[in-house]
Amino acid sequence: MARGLNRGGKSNSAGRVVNGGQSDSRRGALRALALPLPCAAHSEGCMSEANEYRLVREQKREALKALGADPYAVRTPPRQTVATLKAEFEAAEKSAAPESPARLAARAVAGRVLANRKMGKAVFVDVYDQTGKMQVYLNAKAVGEQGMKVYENIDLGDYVHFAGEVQRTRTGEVTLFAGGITFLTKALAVPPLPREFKDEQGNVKHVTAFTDPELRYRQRYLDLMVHQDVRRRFELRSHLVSAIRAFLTDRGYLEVETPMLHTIPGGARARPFITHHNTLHMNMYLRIAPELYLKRLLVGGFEKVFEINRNFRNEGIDATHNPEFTMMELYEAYGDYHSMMEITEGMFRHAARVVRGAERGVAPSAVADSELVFKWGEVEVDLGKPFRRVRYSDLLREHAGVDLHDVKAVAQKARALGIEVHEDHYKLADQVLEATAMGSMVQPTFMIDYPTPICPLTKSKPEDPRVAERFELFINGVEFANAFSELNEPVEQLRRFQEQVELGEKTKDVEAPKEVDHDYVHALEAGMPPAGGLGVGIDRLCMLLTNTHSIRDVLLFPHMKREHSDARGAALQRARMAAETLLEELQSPELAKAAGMKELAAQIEAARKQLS
RNA sequence: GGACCGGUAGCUCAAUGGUAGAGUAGCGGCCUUUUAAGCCGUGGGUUCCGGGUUCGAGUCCCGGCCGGUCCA
Repeated sequence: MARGLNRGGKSNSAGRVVNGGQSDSRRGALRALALPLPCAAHSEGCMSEANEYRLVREQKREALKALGADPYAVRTPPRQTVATLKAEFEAAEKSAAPESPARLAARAVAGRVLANRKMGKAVFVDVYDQTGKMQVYLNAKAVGEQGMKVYENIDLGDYVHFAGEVQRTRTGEVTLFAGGITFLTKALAVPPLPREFKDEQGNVKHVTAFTDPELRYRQRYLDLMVHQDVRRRFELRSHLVSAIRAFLTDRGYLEVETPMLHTIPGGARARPFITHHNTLHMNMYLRIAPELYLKRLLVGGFEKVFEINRNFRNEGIDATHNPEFTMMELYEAYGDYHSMMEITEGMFRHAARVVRGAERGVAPSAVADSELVFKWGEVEVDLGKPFRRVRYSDLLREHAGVDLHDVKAVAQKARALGIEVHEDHYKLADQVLEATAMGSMVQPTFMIDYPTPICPLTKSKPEDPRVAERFELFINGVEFANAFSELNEPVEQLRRFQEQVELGEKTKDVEAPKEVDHDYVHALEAGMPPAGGLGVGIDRLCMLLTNTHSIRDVLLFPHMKREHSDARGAALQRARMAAETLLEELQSPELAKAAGMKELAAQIEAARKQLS
C-alpha cells in the first residue's frame, strides 16, 4: 500500500507512515482501512503528498461518512457572523441585570476551526469566519454521543457549523456553548496555524507561523487564511479602488472598458506580450496602455472618461515591477495639465483620507488634512499639504548643474556619472536627471515641463516648443502619476510617431514602437478637443498607503516563476510551438495553395516531430 | 544583469566534515470553563536538484532551480 502513496514511487515503507511495528487500535484501523491509494491521483504535478497528516485526515473523512455526516456538505444551516454575535451579546450584557448573566439562545456560527483545546471531556475550539474568531465550548452532555463522534473527526482547517447559545465563560471570553455540530468541509492539507498569545503587558499578539515570503506569495490562500493583517491590506486595496472610482464618477467621469488585446501596441514605451489569434491568423498584443483608445472616446464625444484596469509589460520583475499591473487613466476634454494636477492632488488626498478613515474606523470626511501623514519606510509622506511643483529644467540645473538644452554640458555630466553617452540628447538628459535629482523629491512633487522630444503624445508649451506640458508626480523618488496636455494635432502626431519608429529601428530600441497607429491619427483628424490626460499607478498608491515596499505585497497573486523550471525543456517546448504556428500559417488560405508550401510543411512537420 | 543572503519534519528553526535534533503540529493515554491549557507516551526526513572532493557531506567545491535584500 505504501509504495503507491509516496510521490515518485520511492519506497518509504508503510511502517514509516503509520508505524506498522507497533500495534494499537488506531494504527490498526489505519492499516485495516487499506486506503484506496489516495495519492495515485496526486503522483504527478500535485502538491498534495501522502504523508501521515493526509492519511489521518482521509481516515477521518471516511469516519465522518460512516457517521452519516457529509464531509463536504452541500448546505449550511442558518448562522450569524462572529462580529454580529459578539456585538449582539455585548449589547445584551449592557441591559442584563447583574444577578442574571446575559445569554443569547438559538444562535449559530460557521467557519474554519483553527484551534482545538481539549480539557478532559470538555473542549474549546476556535472558529474563524471573515469577521473574526469565536470560541466554541463543547461537551458530550450538550452535543450528545453522536456530536462528540463528529467532533473527534474534526481537524484544524476544517469548516464546521456550531449551533447553541452565547455566554461568557468563567475566564470572560464570549463563547458559543454548542448544542449541535454540523460538519461542513474537510481540509485534507494541514493549514499553517495562526497563533495569538498575550505578551507581558497583556496585549494580544499574533505570531506568524507562516513566514517564508515565497510560500506566502505562491500560496496566497494560506497567507490570507492565517494573516489577518494581509487580509486587511487587500480589503483596504479594494476600498481604495472603490474610492477612486467614486471620486471620479462623482465628478462626472464615465468609467469605460477598452480593449486588452491590441493589434498595434501603443500609448507607452514598453515591450508588449505577443499572443496569437488562431482563426484570424494574426499576432495580437496585450495592451501596454489604454491611452490611445481612451482618447478616441474624446473624439467620439465623451468629455470625461476613465478606466481602471490592467496593463501588461514584458519587462523585468522586481520589487516594483510585476508583468501585469493596475493603472487608472482618465481623459478630460477642455482640460490641460494644470487641471490634471488639481485632480491628481484631490484624488491622492481623497484616497489617503479613505485609508486613514478605515484605519481609525471613522468616515473619510472626519479625517483632517493634518492627519494625512503616511509613514512609508524611513520617510513620512504628507499628503495633506499642497504638492510642490518644480520645473524639469530647474531640477536639472539645481542637481546636475547643467542647462537642459546644452548638449555638450549634458553629455559631459553624463560621462562624469558613468552613464553611457549616446546621440539621443534629451534621453541622456533624462538619465542624468534620474541619477541626480530623484532623491530630492521625497514629499509629493509635480515635476513639470518635460523636454518635448521625450513626450511624443504631449502638446508643447506655446511660449517654448522645446518644452512640453507634462508632469510626473514623485513621492520619495518613485513615480506615481504621469499626465499631460494631450497632443491633438494630427499632422504633428503622425510626424512624431514616424520619428519614433525610425529612431527605434536605428537604435534597435526594443521598447520603441514598431508601427504607426494610423487609425489613431485618423481619429485626431476627425478632431479631438483640447484635453488633459492622467495615469496613476494603483499598485504603487496601495504600497504608499499601506506602508509596504514590494509590489508583491499589494498584489493578491503576484507573478512567480514555476518552481521547478527546466530551461532546456522550456526551450524545446517553445520550439515545438513555433513549429506548430508555422504549420498553421502554411495552411492559412493565403499560403496553402502557393507553390512549394506542401513540401515546406512536410519538412516543418518532420522538424516538429524531432523536437518532441 | 551584478553582489550578498537563504532553501533541513506539516510550520518555525537547530545541528566543528562524524548516529539529522528541538518547539509546535500529529497519533495514543489522563483530565468537564480552557485560551500559546497541562501531564505521560510515541511516530514523522528525497536536508531544493545534479555532479565532485572525502573513509565519511545538511555542512566543503562546481553547476542548476526557486526566493529575498541591495545595486544597475
